[in-house]
Amino acid sequence: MHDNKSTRSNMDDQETPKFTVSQIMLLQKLKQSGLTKDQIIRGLEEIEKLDDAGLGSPGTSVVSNLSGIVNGTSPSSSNGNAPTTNGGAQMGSTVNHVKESAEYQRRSISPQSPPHHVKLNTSLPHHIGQANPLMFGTHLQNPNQLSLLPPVAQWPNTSQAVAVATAASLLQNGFAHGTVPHYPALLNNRGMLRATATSGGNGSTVVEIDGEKVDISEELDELFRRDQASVKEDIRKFISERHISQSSIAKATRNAISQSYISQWLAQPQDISGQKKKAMYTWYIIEKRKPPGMSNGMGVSNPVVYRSSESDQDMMSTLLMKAKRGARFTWPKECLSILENYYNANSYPDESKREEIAHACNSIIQSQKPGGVLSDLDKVTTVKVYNWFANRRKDDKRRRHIEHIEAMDQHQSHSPRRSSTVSPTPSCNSNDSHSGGDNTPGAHERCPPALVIPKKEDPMTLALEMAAVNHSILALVNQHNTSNHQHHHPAQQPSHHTSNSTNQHDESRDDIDDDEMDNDVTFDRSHDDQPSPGHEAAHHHRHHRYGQMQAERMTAECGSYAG
Amino acid sequence: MHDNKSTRSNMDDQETPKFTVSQIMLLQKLKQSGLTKDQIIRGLEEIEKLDDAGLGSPGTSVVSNLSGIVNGTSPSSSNGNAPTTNGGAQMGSTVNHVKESAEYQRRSISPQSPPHHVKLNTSLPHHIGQANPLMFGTHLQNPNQLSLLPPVAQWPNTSQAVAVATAASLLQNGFAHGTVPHYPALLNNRGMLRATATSGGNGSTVVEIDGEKVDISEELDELFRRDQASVKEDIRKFISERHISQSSIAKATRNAISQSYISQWLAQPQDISGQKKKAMYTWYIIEKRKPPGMSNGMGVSNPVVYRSSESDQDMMSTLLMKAKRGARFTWPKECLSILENYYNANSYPDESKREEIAHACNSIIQSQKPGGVLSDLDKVTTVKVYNWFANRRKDDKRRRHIEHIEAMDQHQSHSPRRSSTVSPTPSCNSNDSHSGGDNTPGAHERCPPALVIPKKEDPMTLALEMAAVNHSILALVNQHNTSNHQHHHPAQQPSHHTSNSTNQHDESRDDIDDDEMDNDVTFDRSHDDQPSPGHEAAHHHRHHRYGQMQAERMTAECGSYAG
DNA sequence: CTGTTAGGGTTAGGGTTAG
DNA sequence: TCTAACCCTAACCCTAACA
Repeated sequence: MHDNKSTRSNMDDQETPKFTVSQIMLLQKLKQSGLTKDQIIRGLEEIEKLDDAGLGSPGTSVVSNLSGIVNGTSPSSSNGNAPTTNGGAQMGSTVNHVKESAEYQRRSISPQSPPHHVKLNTSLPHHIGQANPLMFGTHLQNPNQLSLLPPVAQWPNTSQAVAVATAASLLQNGFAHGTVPHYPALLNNRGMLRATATSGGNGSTVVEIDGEKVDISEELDELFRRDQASVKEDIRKFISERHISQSSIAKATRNAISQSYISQWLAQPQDISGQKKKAMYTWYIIEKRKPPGMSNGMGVSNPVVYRSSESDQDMMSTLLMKAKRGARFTWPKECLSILENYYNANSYPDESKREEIAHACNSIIQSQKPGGVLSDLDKVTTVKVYNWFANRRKDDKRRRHIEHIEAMDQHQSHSPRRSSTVSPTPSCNSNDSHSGGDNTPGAHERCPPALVIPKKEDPMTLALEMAAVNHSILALVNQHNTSNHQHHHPAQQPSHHTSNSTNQHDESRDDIDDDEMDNDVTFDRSHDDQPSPGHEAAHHHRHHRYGQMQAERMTAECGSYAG
Repeated sequence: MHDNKSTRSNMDDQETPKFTVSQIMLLQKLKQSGLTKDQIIRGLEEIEKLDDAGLGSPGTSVVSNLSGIVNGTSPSSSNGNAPTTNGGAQMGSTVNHVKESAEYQRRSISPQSPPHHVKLNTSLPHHIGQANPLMFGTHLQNPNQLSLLPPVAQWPNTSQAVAVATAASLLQNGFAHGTVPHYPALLNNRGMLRATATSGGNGSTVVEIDGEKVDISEELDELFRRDQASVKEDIRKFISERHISQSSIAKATRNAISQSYISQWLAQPQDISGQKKKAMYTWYIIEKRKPPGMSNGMGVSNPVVYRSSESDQDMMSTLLMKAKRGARFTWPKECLSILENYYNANSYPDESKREEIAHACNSIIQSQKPGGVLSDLDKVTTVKVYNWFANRRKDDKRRRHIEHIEAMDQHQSHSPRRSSTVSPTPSCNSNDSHSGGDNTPGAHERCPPALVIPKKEDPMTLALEMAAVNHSILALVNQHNTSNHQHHHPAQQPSHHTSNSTNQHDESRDDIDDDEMDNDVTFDRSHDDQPSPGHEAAHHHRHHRYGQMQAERMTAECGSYAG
């Protein structure tokens, strides 16, 4: 029900409806999950049944009425979107979030957000996508664009908005080369929306080849529909036959995919994020059309857009990355000491060394564990060892950094007292930032930090805060000196290209499953605003270095009030 | 392989096949994307067609042949555990964690259970594995003993009870697991009875450490005699240095002092009642006697990472102190339902989704609260939403664990399906419901029912798992089980019930992953394993780099088909 | 030019602290 | 007691540098 209706009509006529890339991916996944068509169908029926019935959104009667209503509907409860609330509101007008939305927008866009990373230039209103957004159009920045959209829908708007926005961003970023101003770029997923013009949903992907604009959406979809591995193989062959270099591809796609990534992708069985994949496929399609002879031409010349919006990608990409969920391995203490020892000796063990380490750990574990069999989860592998070292190095660096900053901050240092008994922690080495490459100290030099950190005793607050500060923050700090913008890493060297290239995708991903697409963007970190409670207790600021989210909070706290 | 075959047959018969959560989500998403059943079907056909045709992908191809459908199917399924990869299998280990189970969906907001918990014996050996000793016996088996105890006691009682209970349990079973249950229970005041709360009270206080009875009265007096603030400071340091968690202390004292209280006491300058203080001091004295190495407070707590330390004191204490959080936010009920709904649909909302949720919540709150302005404390932010989801997932997992354990424990007692117990459950789609218990089988992964689960879990594994369980859980567990405490699960009964045994933790989750499969299931952790290092030496692994490693993982997963 | 990988980013599982 | 909010860190993503 719901919306498809309209869509449906178009589609039904056709033999094969047009699917958006996202939809295709979903289908593939379903199939891969082992379901048969019949099962899937049944499942759909079930869902419909449930949807119709109830939805359940409980309590909150407040808004919940979306039930019928709006087209939206849909997602209905079951789905996830919380239905509740919003849907109805919107249409029903019940609640007016105008104000909020405005606010919302502000937030999302990036108000004050600290500029840390350069990466995203775009800050678009991301997330728009969801189905029920309470927010709808509001975020669009360019009203005019909105006008282009079919009034009809709200939702649609949403997605449409995304598309537009995306395009805009592309332009803005410079990518677009004039191409396609408004074509929404890819995605649009949620087809739901109705499709609007495109019916099938995906926005069309148009590229410019030799001056002509060509819609390659179908081909793109086709590739997405196929077995990804085989597509990859085809591409691999294509590249090989035409002697196209990876770097030229990277260049052609305007670095939507880096050469190294291409190399990895081709070599490994793994899949890549939707965004990159799309860029790759787009490139492939275009290139394939060219006469073999000229091919290779890619060099820079093609202005194609490749870089798509991020919007849809994220969805897909997102899907991909999820592999992290699941039970987590934990290093046994015994192993940690082993690791520490090795680390002290050399923080960059090579594969053989890693195997040695892994073996050592397994032996110990085994010996302690009578039962024998190490489960897969517990078994120490070289990969785990590798990860440990990598994380350890980062941690060290972070720590060093923090100290450094603290030191800076409060000049007043007082005598060093640092090293504690226990940990061997190497921190020291290069005292300064930069780490770079040199550390490989063979013999590890552990230096006692002379510099040290006063910490704690003084007004703790400062120290504390810093302590927790995370890289990003650090970046901020640094940046603060200079202008702002660019430079995230402190020391890094400036690569010229970086700038624009940098961003790119920003990221994003994140999303998790599902859902709809949404977004992209960046995440900028502006999100949250955090409230800051302040209050009595005072400041509690936490410091986190961890995820961005948390980081955000911090900034917010620190930034504003904190006090 | 595996996979649905059998299941399928059943399913077909049934009206609705059983789906894994992921599958359900995929279906929902598809629907949400606006596709109709027919369209979906068509899409599937298309895909199949394409796959069949095109496939060819050589080596790397990832299974594309799903066409065959049925069996072949899912990659995921294949991986079910496939890890194997290394031919190794030898050990026979193979653990199959098949996880997943659609069932976990239900969750309850918080059943608040009535008074039934018997908290007493709750503690489970966390961390078992290591040599760590401190686990007390936990479940009392004999009711009679319980009967001896005064119901909730006051101090004296409490401790008394504790002592008895502990002792009893120790004697009685001492949790085997190889280790010895030695930790004496801490407070065992024999004479204590009268210790009364008074200050330094002490009758002779005798505790049992490693089987020996020791009178610590003097030490206790000494502590009471000293400046309380300094004692507190010492304890604080002690705890910090040894990385002992407050909760473990609470557990050790058998809740003579709750974790929360400890937290407060340590943080605030205020003093506490004699009873609690005594319990605390007693604990301290005993613990202090132990060699630093062992104890470690109790398992679980962190593995003491040596490294971090840096200045233990500084940092640690600092960190500890700083915590001070401000006033605490509480989720309004209305919001909880919204959250639940979203959660059911997707337990891993991305930033945009979180914003949406936050926004929805704020709207509701706002609407209910005429007053207007949400204070910052009350305002729902994405961070709060994020935290809620994170906590929620954990809670779910915990809950699932418990159930699992229970199921295991009492093999038969009743069929597993019951599970739920609580939860008002928001319904959701559960298709499940029916049947059974085992619904688990999501389609694919679940292998042939017949074969049951190989699983194997040795006690250790289990133990480890258990370890993860949090204290709260323990309480729950107890409540139910009275029966035996054994937890080994090794045995699974072959009966058709497989279900229960099967999954362990399922995990499952929704993610949808990408292609890789994973998903649901699977993921199992098996991935990693793999190395096959078999021979250490030789080989040419030159350097494997991360990528390669990853590749390995993949292969492992894909294993089968890959190649 | 390509394969590798160090390192910058993140996400999310398992615990802990504190209102 | 319950649980919001954190911390810690394993495992992954991606790209710039390298070799």
